[in-house]
Amino acid sequence: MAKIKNKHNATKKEVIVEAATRLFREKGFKAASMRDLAEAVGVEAASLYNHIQSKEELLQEICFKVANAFNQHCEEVENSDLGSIQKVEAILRFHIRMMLEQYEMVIVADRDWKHLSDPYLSNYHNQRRTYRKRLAGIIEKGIENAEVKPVDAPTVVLIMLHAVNGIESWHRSKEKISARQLEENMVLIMIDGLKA
Amino acid sequence: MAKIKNKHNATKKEVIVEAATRLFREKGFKAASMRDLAEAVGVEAASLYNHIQSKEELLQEICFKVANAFNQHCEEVENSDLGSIQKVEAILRFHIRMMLEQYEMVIVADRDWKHLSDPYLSNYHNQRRTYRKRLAGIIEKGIENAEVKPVDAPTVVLIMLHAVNGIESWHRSKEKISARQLEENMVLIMIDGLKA
DNA sequence: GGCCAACTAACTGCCGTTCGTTTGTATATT
DNA sequence: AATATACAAACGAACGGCAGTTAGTTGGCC
Repeated sequence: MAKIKNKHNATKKEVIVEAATRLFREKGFKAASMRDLAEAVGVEAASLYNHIQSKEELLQEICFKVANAFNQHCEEVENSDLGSIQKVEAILRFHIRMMLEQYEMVIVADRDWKHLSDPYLSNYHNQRRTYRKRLAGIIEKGIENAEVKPVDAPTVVLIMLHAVNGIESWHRSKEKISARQLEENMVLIMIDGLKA
Repeated sequence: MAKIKNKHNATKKEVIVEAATRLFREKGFKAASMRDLAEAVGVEAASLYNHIQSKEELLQEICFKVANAFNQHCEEVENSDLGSIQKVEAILRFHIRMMLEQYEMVIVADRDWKHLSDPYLSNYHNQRRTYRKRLAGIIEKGIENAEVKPVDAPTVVLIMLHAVNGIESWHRSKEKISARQLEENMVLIMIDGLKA
């Protein structure tokens, strides 16, 4: 009954999910076929179904892995005793690091979650809405105690969450600055603005 | 030979492209079918081909309409005698307004351009790269004459171009602030930062 | 009568998935 | 040590369905 693992200590299902993550990121969920995926894994398409239930299950795994990571971190930050702007910075930095280290699954979740079907679709959709509200709440608190400029909090959330998606292009660029430099630049720009 | 126009002074092909833009934005290019599109236009799928050549042609029209708009505006700004930070702000505001007024085609172009095939694919890809380099150039000029903070210019470009994509969520949100307020908030945050 | 644009019908091809079977291997039995 | 058993995991073939697209035809308008 023990799960069969390969050399890297990973279930075959985990191997499939990893390959699917790469493939979905590259082609998009709809455009990636199970035969593509099978080839990437080194197996016939039919064999995949010994380990997974459906194509959508793969998308579910990816989406909720990402959602859980962000929710868990957000909760930690909320329960900390950091100042408002420090909380915002902490969350921003977490998003940046996720995009640096796990960007394929973050992008797939962000771009393709709409291809989930209920009840997963509405579940994910709710989590997304809730997360943004929590983040907006932190920012509004910061505005109240004058740590943050008086701006529209939901707009800040939009900007922050989408700005980090730009890191996808960084991964593909030739002349990369270091990950560390990228993070510091992004935080500086978002928190302190562009103007000298 | 004169093009047949309908009541709104639009070619039937233009009507189809508009419906396709809405449909592609909603479902994604791959997931949207020609039969879906036909239904939206009020016609059978086969009838579409009296006006268009292929599904991909629709995507081409959308992508290059967007690309041309941004390239043209960028050129105007470059040739103006504005200061560096004003140039950046002008381009940022143009992106915001495009996302406010034409967001469906902007999003489709940005999300689905990878489904183009050569030579359109590499053409679009090149235009995209060139545009970002031009924008980075403006920012670097601004850093040289101390109008802009000494930050990594390509990173600024990434942030700016992706941040405006957040406006897609604004369109769907219930309690919207006005478009005018949104624009001013976004510009303020990007140019002056979050910190009070 | 000519022509544009709609229709119905159908084709090819790929999609996700299922089926029944074979293969390989780890364990139990002799 | 050799053989039999059991079971996970691979396979090839095929399914129904929907995709984009084509062909041939019909109807209506100048």
